Amino acid sequence: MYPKSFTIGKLSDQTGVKIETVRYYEKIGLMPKPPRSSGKQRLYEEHDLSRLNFIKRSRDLGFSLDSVRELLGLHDQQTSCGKVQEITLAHLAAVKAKIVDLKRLERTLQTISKDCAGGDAPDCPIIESLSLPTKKGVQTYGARE
Amino acid sequence: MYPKSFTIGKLSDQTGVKIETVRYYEKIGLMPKPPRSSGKQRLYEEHDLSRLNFIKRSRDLGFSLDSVRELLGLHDQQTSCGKVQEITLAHLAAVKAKIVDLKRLERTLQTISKDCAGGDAPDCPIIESLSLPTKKGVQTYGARE
DNA sequence: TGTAACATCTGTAGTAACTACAGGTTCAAG
DNA sequence: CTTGAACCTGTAGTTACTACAGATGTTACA
Repeated sequence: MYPKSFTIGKLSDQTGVKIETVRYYEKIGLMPKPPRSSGKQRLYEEHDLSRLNFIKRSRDLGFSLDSVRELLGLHDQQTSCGKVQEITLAHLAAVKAKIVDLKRLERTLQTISKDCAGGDAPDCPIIESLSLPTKKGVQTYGARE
Repeated sequence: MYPKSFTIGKLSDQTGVKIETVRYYEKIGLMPKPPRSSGKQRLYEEHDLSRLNFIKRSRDLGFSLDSVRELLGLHDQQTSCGKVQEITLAHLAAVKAKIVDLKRLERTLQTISKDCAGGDAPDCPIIESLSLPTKKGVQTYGARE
C-alpha cells in the first residue's frame, strides 16, 4: 500500500509538536480532521506531516497562529508571493522592534544591579530604583508581549 | 486632613495602570484592599501610589507577576539585598538569552525574505523555506514565550 | 433640588496558545 | 488472553490582563 498512514504519536515524534497540540490545531482548524481507524484513532499521511512542519516552523519563527493561518491559506491557494512577503516583512519589523526594546531593558537591568552590593544591606538600590515612578503616559520599556 | 485620599481613577492616572488592572492586582493580593467611601468606592493614599509604581516599573522591566510578588515581599520585610539581586540577575540572564534568540530569528527571516521577488510568482521561496522540517528534537529558534 | 454625565462598583467571560488532567478505549506484544 | 502503552473525549488551568453588562455613586450645572 503506497500511501501508508500513521498515528498521531508518530506525527508528533516526527515534527516535535506535542499530541495535545496537534489535536488543538485540529480543533481550531489549522490541521484537517483526518480519517480514523476502526477504533477511532486518527490516521495521518505524508501531507499532514508537511503541513504540521510548516506550522511548527512558522511558530518557531514567531508567527502568531493567525499569521500561520493566513500563510497556510496563501500556501493552499498557491496565491501571490507578494502577500507572503508582506506578512514576513511585517513580522521581521516586529522582531527588530522587540530586540530594541529588550536591549534597552538589558541596559536598565544592568544599571540598576551594578550598584547592589548583594549582602544584607537594608537599603537595596535595586528596590529603590524599582520604586521610581514610570514617566507619565510613557510606555517606557514596552517589554510586554 | 493631611493624608488625603483619592479614588481608583486618580491612582490609575498617576501610575498609568488601568483601573481594571488595579482591581485585578487587588484580587490576586498584590495590592491591599483599601478602605472604602460611604458608597463603597476605593480610597487610596500615597503609599498605595508608591506600591503600584513599584509594580508597574517591575512589570515594565519584564518581571513576571510572581517575581514582582517576591520582590514586594522582600521590599515589605526590608530583607536582604542579596535575594533581590539574585532575582534581578536571573531576569537579566533571561533577557540576554531572549535577545540572542530574537537575533537568530531576525537573521533567518531576513534570509528567507531576501530571495522573494514579491510578485505573483507561484513558487514562493518563503513558503518553500517554511515548509522545511525543523531539525529533529531541537528547539531551533525558541522564540516562544 | 433635579438631572445629566461621568466614575465606579461587582461579577463573569474572553484573549493566546497551549498544557494537564480524568476517566475511558484500543492496539500490539508476548 | 492479558498487560501496558498509546490513544480517545472533554474540561479546566495557565499568564496577565481586558472587556463587557448592569447596577450604583458622585459631581456639575441650571
